[in-house]
Amino acid sequence: MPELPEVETVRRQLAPWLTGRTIARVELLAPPGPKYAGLERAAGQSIESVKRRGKFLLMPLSGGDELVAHLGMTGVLTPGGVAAPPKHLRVAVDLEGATPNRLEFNDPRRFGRFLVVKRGEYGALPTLAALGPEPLDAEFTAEGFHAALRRSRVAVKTYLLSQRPVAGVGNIYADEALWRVGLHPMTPSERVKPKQARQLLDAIRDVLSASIEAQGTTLSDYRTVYGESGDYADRLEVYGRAGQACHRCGGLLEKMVVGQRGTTYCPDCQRRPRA
DNA sequence: CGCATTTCCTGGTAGC
DNA sequence: TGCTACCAGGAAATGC
Repeated sequence: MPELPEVETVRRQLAPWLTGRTIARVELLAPPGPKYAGLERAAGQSIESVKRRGKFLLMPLSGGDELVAHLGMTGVLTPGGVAAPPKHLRVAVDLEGATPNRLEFNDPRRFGRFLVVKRGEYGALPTLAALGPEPLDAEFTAEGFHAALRRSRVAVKTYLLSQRPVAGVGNIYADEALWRVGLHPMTPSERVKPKQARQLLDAIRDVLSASIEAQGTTLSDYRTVYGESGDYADRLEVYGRAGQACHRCGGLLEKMVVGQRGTTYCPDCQRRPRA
């Protein structure tokens, strides 16, 4: 499922194609709703850049608006016209000028979003409005991360998934990072020590960076703009490996539910802190 | 405001 | 083969 590395991979591929292009029209094929708001305003505006914040793709438009895309669980952005329209085509953006001149948003489960807002006005996107710092931003310090983690009593994994202490970490990379530093997913966020926060931020950075290099993790739906799979799935240490051996201690990895989300961890390497 | 719970949605799969 | 039941989960909505 698309998390920061997958979205960054898509951004890097979209940017050279879409930057400077003018939108001729936008076609909404999904049932209208807040997930696809404002699309009629995009026509006539040009795309100034293709940015990313956490798992959100942000495309400032020349007329003062902003195109915001979130891939959700199953969203895929590809050039249209090169193949038959995908089965679950939700939005198509026609561009002026040379081919490829059509961006298609395919999203079987419709958990994704593709909408136009006034630039920087994220009232309809509360998670984006309250998004934590970019984990790969050098100005984001371990001290700042620790201070953020101290603001909540919920399980540290749940708090990471909220996108508030740090942007872009989803279910896969949360499990991977917590395993790397030996933190139990149910550890209350406020109880994470300064040293552990530093180690956790380092682990998040290492895992995300390595996955970006591999063009992300493809388990089922995720593909790059050009249809490639991401290669990081082969390097996952815990996600999807419940019942298999921990690569550090040799014990069996277990699956549990934390904050309504499937969570794989090593009961030996990730000890639950005593209450 | 914080936090827990429910909702959205379809493809894949287990079980019969 | 064909049916039902259930699972996966990011973010928003809802309910304290």
